[in-house]
Amino acid sequence: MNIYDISKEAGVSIATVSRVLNGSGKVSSATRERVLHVIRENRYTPNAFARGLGLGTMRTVGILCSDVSDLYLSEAVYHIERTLRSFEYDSLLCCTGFKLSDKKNYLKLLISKNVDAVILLGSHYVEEDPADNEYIKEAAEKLPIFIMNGYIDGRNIYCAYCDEYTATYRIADELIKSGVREPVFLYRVNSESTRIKIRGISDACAKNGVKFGENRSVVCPKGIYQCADALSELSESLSFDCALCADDLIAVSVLKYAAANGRSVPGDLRVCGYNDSILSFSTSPELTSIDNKMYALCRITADNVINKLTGENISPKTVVSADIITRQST
Amino acid sequence: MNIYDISKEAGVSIATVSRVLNGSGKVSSATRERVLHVIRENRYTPNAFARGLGLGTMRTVGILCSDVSDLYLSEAVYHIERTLRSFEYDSLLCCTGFKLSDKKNYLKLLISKNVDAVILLGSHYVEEDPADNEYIKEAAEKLPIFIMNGYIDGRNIYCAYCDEYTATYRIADELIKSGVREPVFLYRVNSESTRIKIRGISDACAKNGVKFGENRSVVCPKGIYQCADALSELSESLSFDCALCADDLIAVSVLKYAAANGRSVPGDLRVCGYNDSILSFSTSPELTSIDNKMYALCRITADNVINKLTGENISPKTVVSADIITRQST
DNA sequence: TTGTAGGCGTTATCAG
DNA sequence: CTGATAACGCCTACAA
Repeated sequence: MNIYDISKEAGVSIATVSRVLNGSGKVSSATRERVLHVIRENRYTPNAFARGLGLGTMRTVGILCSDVSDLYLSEAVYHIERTLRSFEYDSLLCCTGFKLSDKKNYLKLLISKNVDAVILLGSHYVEEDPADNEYIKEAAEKLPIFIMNGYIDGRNIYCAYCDEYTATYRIADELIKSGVREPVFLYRVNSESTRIKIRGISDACAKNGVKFGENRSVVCPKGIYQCADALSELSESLSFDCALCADDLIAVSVLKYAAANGRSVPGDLRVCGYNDSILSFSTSPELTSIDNKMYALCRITADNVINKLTGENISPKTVVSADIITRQST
Repeated sequence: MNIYDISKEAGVSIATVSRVLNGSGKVSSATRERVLHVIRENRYTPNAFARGLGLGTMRTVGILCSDVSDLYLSEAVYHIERTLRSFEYDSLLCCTGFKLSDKKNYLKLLISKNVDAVILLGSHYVEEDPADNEYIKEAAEKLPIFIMNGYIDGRNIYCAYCDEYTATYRIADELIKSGVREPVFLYRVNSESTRIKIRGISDACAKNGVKFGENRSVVCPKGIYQCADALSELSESLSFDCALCADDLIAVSVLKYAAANGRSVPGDLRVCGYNDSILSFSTSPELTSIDNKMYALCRITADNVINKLTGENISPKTVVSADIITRQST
């Protein structure tokens, strides 16, 4: 069933059908009704490919996300998808994982699908070696690229991110002032965000004369209990009185570790999560966490996409500041 | 830059370029190399619309999901997306929310985008009134529909779901046998899954001579604390010694309520979550929960999609049984 | 207000 | 092994 069939059955030309379909041009209400009737009768829906071919767009935005099963990213996908859809844009989701080569392939794939723009969700897409970000700049020559919570400088690349440096600096500073002497930073993936957090903590320590060597930034395994076990092991060779975590889930593991090893939180061990997710107030003690304004970042990113695609001028860089949400664990 | 430009530059016809591109037909390795060279030189990528037009498919599966920010659904999206992609199928994600009219519109939208199949994620798409499911059956006339954790009988509709009735029946039965006399069931949305759980609990109560009136199935507000507050209020008019929850997040609220009201868990109040998510072992006491085999369901669903699309015969209905994961809260 | 015809970029079918 | 050429279904000048 295509536009020809409809036009035949309605006794008009395809142009007229097309006009009815798109509400463009003038069509007498009599013919409009007739055409509409035939369309409904046959439950006809236009072929999106053909339409896209002519129009050069299918109103679709590609979203690259390392892992939607991550609490933070899934919320982000949710908000961005909903916002885009309210402007009648679809979202093509790709979960890339963490390997650079995969990220590259998925980006290529999205481009070959003729998406109108690509959103990179999270700082996992900002590589440590600038040369590894070249593929993003290349892609930006073909379509606008948006990064949520990450920053890459380049033409046609638009970033909205949270000032995580200041947040981690401040929380570390506060904790040290309240007595912490042996902090550790726990993370899972060496993303740009991770590196920034380490800098923040490191600088706060340096300023306060607290030692924070490389051995105090620790990679953790994925499962809650695996992670807790790893901490038990770590504690044999390294003493710590404070765990700053790259996300709330790691902080949960720290609580498990503390419970299993008879360490009281916050008395004997301060714990700080990150992202201010539901986890941070599901535990007891509840977790001090850092709200890095994911909602705001999503909103800004989605708005930027829409504005860019409708030809408006948008700012290549928007920075939002994080909040420290103090709860029982510190 | 299109196939004509490439063919011109390589001194061959577009047919040959197309053959090189698709690895179809015979091309001498000399010409192949020449064409490939030009393609790389120009960083040419074929236009997906045009390809889709000719092929009638773009290898894309639509996913309808009420709310990806839900822990359970986001994990499901993740697994399904990854599996489909490993077979080179894209995922077009739509978050529909819970309104029937929206669900209908989104389904239509996906169909108009010529997706090859649609996956309905979660039982939110199975309405209480069968007449309200007609739109799904209609859609199934155009393309195969897959339901993850829900069941609708119909041609070209394929369902994989978990036997939640037995799981809730058993847990309720066990709890009653261990002394529970005044259970309540807490949920958020009246989905098919919710209704099944209520039946399971209700039947177990009936069998054991425990009263379980309609007032014992209670709708809860969304936020953790709002929900806990609602429970405090509820407890003034209704006494309960056990809270069976439709998901783990609600169970977390119950723990908050218990802590705030000096009720000990499990001594004074048993709590049971649902979905066996990370939340269930983030709390203390850890939550008894029901593992409804989301991973397995996703795998089955995705495999079904692939098999169906490659023309194989698949079963219209696959049932998996749930596990009760007993932890400290009961 | 309506119709005709050309173009969008592929793939696929025939000839050669 | 290679090249013309006809689909694929829609949109949109341009004509009428």
